Amino acid sequence: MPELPEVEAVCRELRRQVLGAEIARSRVFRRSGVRPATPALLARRTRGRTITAVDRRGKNIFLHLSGGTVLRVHLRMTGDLRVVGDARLRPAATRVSFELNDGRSLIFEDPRALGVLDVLSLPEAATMMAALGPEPLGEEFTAGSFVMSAQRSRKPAKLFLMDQSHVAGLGNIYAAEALFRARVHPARPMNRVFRSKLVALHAAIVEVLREAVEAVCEGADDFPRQVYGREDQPCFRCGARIRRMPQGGRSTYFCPHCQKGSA
DNA sequence: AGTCACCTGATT
DNA sequence: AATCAGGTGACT
Repeated sequence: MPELPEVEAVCRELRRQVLGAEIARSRVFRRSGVRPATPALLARRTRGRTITAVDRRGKNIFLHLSGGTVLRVHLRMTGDLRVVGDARLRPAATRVSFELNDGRSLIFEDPRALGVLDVLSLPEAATMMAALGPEPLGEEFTAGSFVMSAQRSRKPAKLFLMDQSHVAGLGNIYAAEALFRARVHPARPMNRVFRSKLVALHAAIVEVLREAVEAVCEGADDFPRQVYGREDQPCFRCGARIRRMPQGGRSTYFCPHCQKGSA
């Protein structure tokens, strides 16, 4: 489920729940995507450590542990990271669990098993963060910097937005929604989008993510979408049929009337 | 720059 | 049975 807003909601909940808690024991139920690769090594690097901070960068969750290590989790498509009151309440799709010293458990759940959990040193965490583009809801993400990076890329607009090195945190849904709001065609090469459109797109990204973070963190289950998942339904703005087209092996939804100029 | 592989479950 | 899924890295 998670793009930036959903990951942000997970982080806020974790901050409420696990700051200051100590990891007493870890258990690995599915090893793929987990590092260190052996349960014994994972245990060695986490046991007895306290969770001192919860950070989000793009769609990555960083749990800072005492002693200078970082537990990093990427939920990918179907992951979730949450606390259960008791180890016996662990869901069937649990991949890794961390029992806390107060009896609760921190659960990394992921039925599709595409998610990633690893233990990093501080320098490794820093390297990983440095590879990501600016936080769209942070100060560094200015219209100017966005326009500059956009003009250096010939990528189709939607693929550009989903490339985490340009902006961190957009996925298939919010990329499509931002493009619709700014009326940019998803296939338009990024360096051929007019500057005024790029400025509008920058604003649309910030706006759609702000709204979604607020909605998702309030517990609203689904954020109202204008295009995503609405193939063949009428555009809310002009009434034209929303279309779906493949891009980079996945579905892009857009309004062919509002978002013109594919080439 | 485009396609595929990683996995499993829900839906048609 | 086939297709689709809100992600990403590793291939050609």
